[in-house]
Amino acid sequence: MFTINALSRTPVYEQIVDQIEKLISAGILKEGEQLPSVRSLSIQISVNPNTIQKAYGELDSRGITGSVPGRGCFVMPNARERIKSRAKEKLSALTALVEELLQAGVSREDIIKTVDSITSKKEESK
Amino acid sequence: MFTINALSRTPVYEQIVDQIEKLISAGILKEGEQLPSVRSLSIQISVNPNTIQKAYGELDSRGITGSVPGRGCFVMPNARERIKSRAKEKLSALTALVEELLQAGVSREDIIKTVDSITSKKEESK
DNA sequence: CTAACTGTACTATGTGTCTTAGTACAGTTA
DNA sequence: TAACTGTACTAAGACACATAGTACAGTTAG
Repeated sequence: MFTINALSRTPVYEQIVDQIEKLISAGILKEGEQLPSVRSLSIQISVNPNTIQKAYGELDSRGITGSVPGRGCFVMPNARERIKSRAKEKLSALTALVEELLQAGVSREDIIKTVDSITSKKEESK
Repeated sequence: MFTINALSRTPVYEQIVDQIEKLISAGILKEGEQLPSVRSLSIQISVNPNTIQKAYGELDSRGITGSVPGRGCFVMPNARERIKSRAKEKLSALTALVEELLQAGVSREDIIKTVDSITSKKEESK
């Protein structure tokens, strides 16, 4: 269920945060549902419990999940909406990347062609 | 001429590499031209000479520049083409980012609109 | 030739982040 | 009561990044 790349430059706890957000966005983890416990998940993916705790803490602070001592960590009711609005802010990253490609001499055609091919691909699976 | 963000997660030497590549792509640093010396640039942007050396070494290994002991570091004749082909490989990063946004629930319209607005803006300054 | 420059190669040190390890405490629940 | 839950610590190690200082060899202008 989780894939951790220990060699990546992005920290493990951040990889966990990203993947949980994706699971929620995809509807695999439903709102209100309980996440694996800190300890069980740490064993499952061979990572220290502290690292999981850090990931859950980050999700909590984003309002994606809510942790209750003694009970567990649960997906918040409006989690998907929060993730979506966070992602919308990431459109600036898209802007930066496209500008970088343009400045490096990549043609508009190549860029637009790439974006179109993905967005249309996703259209089919609708 | 150089702007270093010491707080960024991307290493200083990498920021230098990026900015030099941009200067070359933009035609400000021309092919065959000599870059500032390791020591002078280190003073100019208040960074350790070793950090500059690491940046120049990276550029050398990419074939963007060529360093000659005793003479200096020079922009290679085919530098712009090398940068462009490297950037083309980065189209996969664009793919990944767009897919991430889609999965997070951002609409195709928002994505395409963002890309179009940038590419058309650059069209004007042609 | 000399002096001042060039890149390069080291060692040593400090720092910050990430991760692991271990322990402990309080709340929840079957 | 026992086994679970999240949480909060301290301590230690690993690693990349950056700084500091020194040294060497090649180049070049005077």
